[in-house]
Formats: sequence, C-alpha cells, structure tokens
Amino acid sequence: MESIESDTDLAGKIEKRISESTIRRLSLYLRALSLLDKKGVKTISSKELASREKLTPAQVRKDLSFFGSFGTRGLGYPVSELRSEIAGILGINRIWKVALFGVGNIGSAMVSYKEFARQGFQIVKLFDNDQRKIGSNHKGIIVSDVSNLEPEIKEAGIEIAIIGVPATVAQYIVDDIVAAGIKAILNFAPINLKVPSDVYLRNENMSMELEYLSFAMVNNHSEKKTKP
Amino acid sequence: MESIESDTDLAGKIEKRISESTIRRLSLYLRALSLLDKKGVKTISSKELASREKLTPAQVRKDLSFFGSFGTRGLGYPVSELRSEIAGILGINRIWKVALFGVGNIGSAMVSYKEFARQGFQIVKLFDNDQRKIGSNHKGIIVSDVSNLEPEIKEAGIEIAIIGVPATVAQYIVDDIVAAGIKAILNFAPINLKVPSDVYLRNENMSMELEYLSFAMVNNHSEKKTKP
DNA sequence: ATCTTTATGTGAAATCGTTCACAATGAAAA
DNA sequence: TTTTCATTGTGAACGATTTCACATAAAGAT
Ligand SMILES: NC(=O)c1ccc[n+]([C@@H]2O[C@H](COP(=O)([O-])OP(=O)(O)OC[C@H]3O[C@@H](n4cnc5c(N)ncnc54)[C@H](O)[C@@H]3O)[C@@H](O)[C@H]2O)c1
Ligand SMILES: NC(=O)c1ccc[n+]([C@@H]2O[C@H](COP(=O)([O-])OP(=O)(O)OC[C@H]3O[C@@H](n4cnc5c(N)ncnc54)[C@H](O)[C@@H]3O)[C@@H](O)[C@H]2O)c1
Repeated sequence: MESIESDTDLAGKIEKRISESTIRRLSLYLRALSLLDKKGVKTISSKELASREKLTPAQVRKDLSFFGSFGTRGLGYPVSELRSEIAGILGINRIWKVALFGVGNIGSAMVSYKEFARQGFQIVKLFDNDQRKIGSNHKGIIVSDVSNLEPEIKEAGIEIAIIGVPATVAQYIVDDIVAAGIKAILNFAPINLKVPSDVYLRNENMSMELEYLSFAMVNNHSEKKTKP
Repeated sequence: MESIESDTDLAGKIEKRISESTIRRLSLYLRALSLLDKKGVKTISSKELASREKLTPAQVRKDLSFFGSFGTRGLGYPVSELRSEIAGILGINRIWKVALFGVGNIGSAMVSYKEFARQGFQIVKLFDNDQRKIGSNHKGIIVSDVSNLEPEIKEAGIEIAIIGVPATVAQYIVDDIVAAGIKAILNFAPINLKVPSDVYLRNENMSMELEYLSFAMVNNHSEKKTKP
C-alpha cells in the first residue's frame, strides 16, 4: 500500500512516491502522444509536448524521469514508444472490465461513449434497481438487477465500478460493491463515500468545476500555475 | 487579473492568492454544510466538518481564515451562516446563465440534471448543428442552431458555456463562443482548448480519473494526502 | 573526426501548500 | 463572578512540488 511497485522500479533504486499531479499529467501526455502518433509524428521535445498541454518543459522531463529515461539528448522523445511506455505505467496496456451502477442520465452517457473501451476500460455490466430498466438492452448490454450484483461481478471479472445512482443510495451500493471485492470506484454522486483503505475511489464533481468558474469570475482569479 | 478582489478584502489588508485546492475544498464545505443545514444542525466544529470530507481540522480553519473569521471559539461555526458565506465567496448567491453546446449523450445528461439549477447554474440555451436536433424541445428548451450563437448568447445574457461537442470541432465552437463574449467554459471534450487569458476554462476529464484508478491498482499507490 | 547545436536528465533552489502548536476567546459550569 | 473547557485563528515549521540551471549526451553539420 505504499509508493510504487517494483515493475517500474529498477533493482536497488530507492522508490519515491509519485505525486497525484504527476499521474494526472501522464494522462495528458498520453492523450497528446496518441494524437501525434496518429498524425505520424516520430519525435517530440519536452518543450513541444509541454506547450501542447500548457505545462513547462522541465515539468515534462521531471515527470518522465521518475519512471526512466525515455528520450534522446539533442533529439527528444520517440512519440510512439513513449506513448506505450506511459500506457504501461498507467496500467492501461490491458483491458479493465468495468461495471456501471445506475443506468440513468449520466450512466447512459457513459455506456454510449466508445472512447473508454478504446482506452482499455470496457463497460461490460450494467446494474439498476428500476424494474422497467432491468432486462432492457443498452448498447448491447442487458441491464442486471442490482440486488444480485455479487455473483455477476465475480463471474464477469469486474475490477472497476462507476457509480451513477442518486446520492441517497450511493453508499449502500458502494458497500455491496466493496463486499463483492471491487477495488476501484469512480463516483458521480455528490457525496463523500466511505470505503476501506484498500479500495481506490475517485470523485467526478461537476458542481465543483462550475463553482470554480464562478469563483474565478467573481474574484478575477488568475490561474497562477500549470495544473493538470 | 491577480488574486482575490476587494469585496473579500478588508481595507489595507495585503491580498493573498487563494490556491486552487482551497477553492475546491470550499465546494466540499458548502456541500456538507447544505446537508447539515437541511438536517437542522446549528453549529459544527472544524473537527467534525473535516471528518465529513476526509480533511484535517487545521485545513478547514486555514481555508476559512483566508476569507474572514466565521466561527466562535469554544463552539464552532454556525452552519447556516457559514453556508451562505461560502456561497457568497464562490459567487453562487446569484443565478448564472449557462449555455450548452452539443446536445448529445453528455449534453442531454447535463440538461436533465436539476441539481445545477438549484446551485445557481441555470442552463437556458442549447446549441447543436444537427438539423434533426435543432428546433426540438429538451426539458423545455428549444435547441438552437449553433451557427447563430452570438446574438442568442448576448440576448440571453449567457456567461458560462458547457462544451459537449466532439473534440474535433470543440476548438471552433470555443473560438465562436469567446468571440461572442463568454468568459467561462466547462469543457468535456478530450482536447486542450486554447482560450485568451481572460477566459476561464475548466476541463472535465473522465478518462484521466479512470487512468488514475488504473495506475493506483497496478502500482498499489496509496493516497498520501487529503486532496479535494 | 571534430565541432556545433540541441535537448535530456537531474540535483539544488525556490516556491507553494499543509500541518503544527498555541495564544486568544467565548460559552458553560460552578 | 470566576473558573473551566472547548475550539478558533494564525504565525511558524514542515513537507511537497515546481522551477532552475547546468553537466551530459547524441545528432547533424562541416
Ligand atoms: N446527470 C448529470 O449531469 C449529473 C451531473 C453530476 C452528477 N450527477 C450525479 O450522478 C448520479 C446519477 O445522476 P443521473 O442524472 O444519471 O440520475 P438518474 O435519476 O437519471 O439515474 C439514476 C439511476 O439510478 C437508478 N437507481 C436508483 N436507485 C438505485 C439503486 N438503489 N440501485 C441501483 N440503481 C438505482 C435509477 O433507476 C436510475 O436509472 C446522481 O448521483 C447525480 O447526482 C449527475
Ligand atoms: N459520453 C460520455 O460519457 C463522455 C465522456 C467523456 C467525454 N465525453 C466528451 O464529450 C463530448 C460529447 O460526447 P457525447 O458522447 O455526448 O457525444 P455525442 O456525439 O452524443 O454528442 C455530440 C453532440 O454535438 C453535436 N455537434 C457535432 N458537431 C457540432 C458542431 N460543430 N456544433 C454544434 N454541435 C455539434 C452533435 O450533433 C451531437 O448532438 C465529446 O467531446 C466526448 O469526447 C463524453
């Protein structure tokens, strides 16, 4: 439960905790590199990569240096190779099976979004408690009854859950999900969910982003720093 | 364009830049306080408030102290009053008119979400370029043609735009929106949009959150710090 | 082969954000 | 009243992250 594990850790080297900011920036690098790769660009310098994501070249180099030396001095980084290195670091050079809880507005939007599957996040199960939805077909997936989640999750090999149910019931669903062995949760409900310390939880909070915009406008708040 | 403005700044006091983290935590405090207020709780200590959002009491007190003294020593903070103070700081004790661009999966989900309006963000215009959608009624709003956005935005007094169009066209739409005078944008397209420095931009990046979960699982990465 | 140019990788410095620790203060009890 | 108690508000210490600055290395030019 500490730091990073040995598959990105050259033997004997002292491990260093990777900051959340660095990990988030890796996602940005990955997105930029994927685009460049598709365009046929072969190499890119930290300066160019930084400018595409409003970061500094030093930041790019420092972030990457935590994981290894991927560049060539005088030349830059090989686009395609760096792309797959980062995919490997982020753990998305594989398929993650995802289950979605709550096939409502936000849930339906997620299932329809093909980009997730392309990035390795495959939504393979949908759960709801509404009898009108259970049994119906959404993008090729039959909606299951949430009251029977454990065997279905285990059988399908689900490792990530997305929470798209109302805030009032989210904690109950999460308790069941955790009991079923899921270790990663992306939550859209506006509530602070309690999970055991070995379960990873991220919150998607759109109100927070709108409120940030509101604050910025009311206070003429300047972005002082490159933030992923 | 620097720091916070004078309405939260007692005369003569030196202004201090408020960190992004602090602003994001204010949103969390607001959410918790709204809930407590609804439950009829009258006062809350920094300790209790912190525990509800997985933060430290010192953090809560420090965050609030940037904006004033709202508590009573020995007692705590008055829930209802602090709630409206924070709403004032965030600039949401008023109504913001919002326009949504791209009435697709994510766009439809946002229009249907009543909570935004309750928080002061009122979606009053929808824009699309699909002839089948233009003129149709979504939750009481007629979808407008995006090619005629400027007069409609100005007439409606829109100040915030939500971008729910494909990444390939997002920059074009944003250029038009900015030309129409909009100063705040919440973007769902997975692309780094270029905007003038006086336009506030926030990105909602769900892939980033999923990738963070993936990284955490692959690397047994522990949350070391309270992050909003 | 040698030189010039360009750009990486990385300690060290600087900046920024969080936590500590305690004096100050008001509420409640005696 | 006076004392006790709980909890705020805040400088200062600490820790984390970002930026600087340069030695190092490879590519391309001459
Ligand atoms: N729609 C948005 O734009 C938006 C934005 C931000 C956050 N959210 C949050 O996302 C969540 C879902 O929002 P929505 O707009 O999609 O709501 P919704 O009402 O459209 O969908 C909720 C779904 O959850 C299902 N459900 C309810 N109780 C359940 C239970 N006990 N078990 C399983 N399924 C259950 C309902 O049948 C429904 O299909 C909410 O917590 C909301 O606050 C939504
Ligand atoms: N659906 C999701 O869960 C999800 C998740 C993350 C990010 N996103 C991003 O959000 C955006 C929208 O995704 P979606 O799934 O809602 O897509 P979608 O295709 O369902 O919706 C896009 C909408 O934009 C409209 N549009 C296209 N070109 C336009 C133009 N030039 N002007 C105005 N409108 C135009 C289309 O007619 C359509 O209604 C995309 O950038 C996507 O990458 C979506």
